[in-house]
Amino acid sequence: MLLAVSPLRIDERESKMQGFSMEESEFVDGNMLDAIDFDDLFVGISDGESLPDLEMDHEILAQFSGSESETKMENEKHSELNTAADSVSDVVLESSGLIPGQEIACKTEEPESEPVVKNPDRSSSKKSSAHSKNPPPGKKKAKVDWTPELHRRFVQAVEQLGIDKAVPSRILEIMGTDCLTRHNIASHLQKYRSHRKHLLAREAEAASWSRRRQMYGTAAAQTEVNPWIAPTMGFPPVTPVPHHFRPLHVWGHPSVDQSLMYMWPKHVAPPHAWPPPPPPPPLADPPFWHPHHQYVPPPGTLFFPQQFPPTRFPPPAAAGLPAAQSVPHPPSDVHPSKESIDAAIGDVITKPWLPLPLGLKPPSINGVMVELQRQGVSKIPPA
DNA sequence: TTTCGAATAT
DNA sequence: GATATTCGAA
Repeated sequence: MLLAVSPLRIDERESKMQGFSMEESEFVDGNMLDAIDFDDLFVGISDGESLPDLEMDHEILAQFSGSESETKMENEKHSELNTAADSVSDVVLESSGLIPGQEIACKTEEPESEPVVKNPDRSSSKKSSAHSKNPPPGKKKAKVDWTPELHRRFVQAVEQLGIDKAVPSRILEIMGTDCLTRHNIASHLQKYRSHRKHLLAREAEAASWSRRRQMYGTAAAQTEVNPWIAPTMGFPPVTPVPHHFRPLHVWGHPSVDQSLMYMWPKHVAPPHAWPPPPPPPPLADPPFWHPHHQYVPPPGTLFFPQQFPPTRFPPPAAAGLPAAQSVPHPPSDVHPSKESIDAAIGDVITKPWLPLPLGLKPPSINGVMVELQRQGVSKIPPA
């Protein structure tokens, strides 16, 4: 069982008010540090089995700690203990090996503020009997940090059950983690479904685009109409896979071939060069729901957009010029503003970018653009 | 009584 | 925006 905690914050007032409760972080007080083998706690259980009777949930630990050593807390210890706790957290953060069946780290955040209990009687009496992992009365539960690994396990469980039969209790069962409650799962599941719904809608929209593009693209090819409007490659076939069976395209989804899931993040400025370079890795740990969280393009992959703004890139043939010279491009020192690029590209950046299979000759616009790139034309004109 | 899930709060 | 909590329904 792995458990990480946030740095200590001791609320003296609350400690006095609640004789039996402890701050969640107090389990790192000196006695607990002595009593707990953190090598076992934080390195994990390699055989994949958690100790059935050892509730390592932070709340349990807090209660346990509270009963043992609450009054022994010494203020001068806190600073160094904080340091100890921080370093322990770092160890947990670093240990993200993905061993199937292995218990996973649970990062929790300390509640931000004093809780406001609207109905103390209700919360204390009902919840204390309902679940063993209660926060002390009047204490807000620590937020669960859904780490990528946690989320991966969650998605795995959902897939295993099927999206329709995935309910919090079963998911929790399959995930086999002690640091989550059914409520945690339910909350996450709610968000998961919400995002899934949203993404399915987007996929449907993309499929619609694909169908339209196939229609018009075919017509264009037959009649030699402007090939700039609709590149005919790059879309996956519209597969008849039933939606209820399709996984959510989110970070960490085990069933998604991530090599096929390149997305251009909406908030990242579109590329100046062609082909577009992969976006820089996110600085902070982004939410796994976000597309760029899964953007891991292999080196050398060529990209082209699903659609292209024809008005910004007039067909060279229309001007009777060789393709490589007909597309205007700014002097090399021109760097269009983000706003102008956004205006020029429009929602193109919100569409999936797909890898161009090696050895496949790019059609029309892509061939031109690749050729442009080969000839050193690397910038697009400002809007 | 328990669980679920949508709505709402933090 | 992410997560917790509430609350009505099954």
